[in-house]
Amino acid sequence: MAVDPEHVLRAAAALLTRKSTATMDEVAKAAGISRATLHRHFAGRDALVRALEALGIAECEAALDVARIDEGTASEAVRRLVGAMEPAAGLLAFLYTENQLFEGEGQNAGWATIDDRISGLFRRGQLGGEFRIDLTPAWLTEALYGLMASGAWMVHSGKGAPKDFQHMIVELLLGGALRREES
Amino acid sequence: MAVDPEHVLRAAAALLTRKSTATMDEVAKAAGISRATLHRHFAGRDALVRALEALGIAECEAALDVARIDEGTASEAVRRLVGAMEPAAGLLAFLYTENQLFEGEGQNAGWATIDDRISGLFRRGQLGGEFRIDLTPAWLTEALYGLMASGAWMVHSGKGAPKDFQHMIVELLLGGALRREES
DNA sequence: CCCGCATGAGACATTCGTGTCTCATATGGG
DNA sequence: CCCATATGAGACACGAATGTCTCATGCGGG
Repeated sequence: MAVDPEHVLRAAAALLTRKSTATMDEVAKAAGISRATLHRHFAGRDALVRALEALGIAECEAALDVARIDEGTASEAVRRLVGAMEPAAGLLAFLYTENQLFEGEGQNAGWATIDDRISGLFRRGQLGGEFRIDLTPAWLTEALYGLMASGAWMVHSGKGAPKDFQHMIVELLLGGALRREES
Repeated sequence: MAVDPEHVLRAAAALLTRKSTATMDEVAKAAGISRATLHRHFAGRDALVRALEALGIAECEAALDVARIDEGTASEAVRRLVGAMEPAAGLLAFLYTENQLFEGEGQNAGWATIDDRISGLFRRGQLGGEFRIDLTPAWLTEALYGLMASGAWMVHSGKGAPKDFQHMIVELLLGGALRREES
């Protein structure tokens, strides 16, 4: 009887990841509940998206924790981070595009914290002489988001294998396309 | 008196780039014409988006031509290509996210041609020993799109300067974040 | 100069998604 | 066993955007 809001959120995330314009009715069906019940738990579509945003933020924070981004080389930390964020990549891609509509209105403050942590990781790599300094941490962070969205879309569209997700993103982000003398 | 459809498309592109959910009425106002006239030139929102897609494809093709991607090293060609595509980056970002809704329905065939040309450029770089071969041309192409979208969004949100657009994208795409011995 | 034609303004119906409501039902605890 | 409570189904009104229509206007060409 008791509907598990967590389960509803997961179903909504899975659906909206594939079809970002899904209606409340479709979300309800995907979660296996009626539209009325969905509306009882989430006041409206806004509330649902906000909840999904909170979920995405929580998963990002968890990924940042589990990846232990302060340990080891920055490169290894980035690799662990991408691997830890992979399960949430689809949701992140949805929220990433969804946020662009808010035109700077009420941006959830949680993102700033995450941006800071990731930027901090890149900055640590720069200070340690590991990363180049002509690309700002802010841009590297943004590029990480963009590449994860591209990777998620590629896997979702079947153009890429899930097992290559982490490798593709990390290798491109860190090493770039150019061939290097020593690998 | 005569409304220039090209001008209308440009205005629509400029608006939808910033606000992808703009209504037909807003588009009409942005183009300086009435909604009725807008509707006379473009049967509906779908037709408008299709026309914008055609415009984006045409601009991509033009950029590919002007960048002369078959000349010089692949790296230089990529740099020229990104520079040539920069003016269209906003429109491309809009179409990039818009296309994900079509879920493989009627995907304009023009994109395949463009994908092939860009993929071919990356493949040329690989065959010439210039680019690494463990990242597929398809992924490099997708990553280029993603990075251009991220770059466009960064410039649009004021977090980055337009003058850094080309440098940020090309340097990250080709060289990656890792610091290299010789610069 | 005058007529044709594209445009602007607005009314109108339609569709779609949303939000709210009611009522029947079943489930689970006391 | 009985009642409280949550759920499902569906009706309903509302708003927004769309697509179509009519009519007046004004510019431009013949």
